Amino acid sequence: MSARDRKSRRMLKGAALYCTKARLAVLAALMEAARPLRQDEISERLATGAFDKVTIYRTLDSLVDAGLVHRAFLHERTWHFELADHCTERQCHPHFTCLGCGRTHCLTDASVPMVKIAHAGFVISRQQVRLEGLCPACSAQCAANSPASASTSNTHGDIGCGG
Amino acid sequence: MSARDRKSRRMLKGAALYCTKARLAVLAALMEAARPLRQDEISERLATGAFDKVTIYRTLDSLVDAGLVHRAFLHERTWHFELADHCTERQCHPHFTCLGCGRTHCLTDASVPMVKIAHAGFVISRQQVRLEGLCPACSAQCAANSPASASTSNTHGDIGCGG
DNA sequence: CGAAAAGATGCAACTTAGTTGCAGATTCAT
DNA sequence: ATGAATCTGCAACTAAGTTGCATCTTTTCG
Repeated sequence: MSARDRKSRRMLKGAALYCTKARLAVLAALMEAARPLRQDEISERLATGAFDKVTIYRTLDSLVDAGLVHRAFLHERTWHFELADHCTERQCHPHFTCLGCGRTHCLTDASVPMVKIAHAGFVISRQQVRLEGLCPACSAQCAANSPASASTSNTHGDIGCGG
Repeated sequence: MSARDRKSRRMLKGAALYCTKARLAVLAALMEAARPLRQDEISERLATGAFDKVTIYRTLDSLVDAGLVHRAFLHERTWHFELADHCTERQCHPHFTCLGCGRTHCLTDASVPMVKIAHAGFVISRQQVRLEGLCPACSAQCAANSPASASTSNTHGDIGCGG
């Protein structure tokens, strides 16, 4: 049993969840990835056909309920899941999505002050920040190809410079 | 023709888009709502059966492409759209979703400093912030009902205190 | 250990957000 | 008014996510 596996078991135990193959596998996949994954991405990282789609959704639900996993909120329509690591009680790290290559980076080291709300009575329990732009690789390429056209609106990861 | 209608026409003209009934109706609905709406919410605000679902999606696409409308990023799986008002080039206002009543509020007056990224090379073009918690009404109710249980994790708008 | 209870899984069928292709209807420039 | 460009509606489709139910695992406790 790997150290990672032991850690997963401890996490599940602590959350009073059964240690099942599906949960261990999903946690392992998320630990490995270190970025938010969709259900289908998780699925394809596990042995082919190892678990039913429904099982993965339900597994993720239980992990989210237990607070071990978060739903990251990205620009895509589908849910993305990631370990609830590097998160304080009140906020996760920001996520950066590159409009060039479509990849998402977890900015675990960037810190954002909590928003202050002028209106009294609002109780903020969590804050999430999402960023869009170009990652180092794509911005370098963009600069090289076309000196003056980077930030076109683009939601699906293909932008007009050197894809 | 209302002032709102004239404004819509000006917006569409400026974006080199045809002034069609669908676009005017969708813009009117978004202006009226002053919060992010889903396609089906927009649809039900227009005369019943006035426009096909497909038309509304395509209308929204064209408005987003033109930069007149933004996709807000909320906690739900579906897209939400709102006028690109009160937005700077680099960021929209934060959105607050109440875990009690599920309603989303636009915090048009809250300002958030742009995140600073330690790694060189990242070019941030937009930043979006999402907040969760309890709105004034729900937090008051919560405080009254149960003095010590507010911020349970809850993604779907029903929380354990005085729904 | 072994059995019962609690909980997880797989399957099939379903719901719903969002998309595509195409024919017919609008809008705009002239 | 007319033609070219652009929208719109319809029907059919894709894919994410859900539900019910029967079966199988995990845990607990004797």
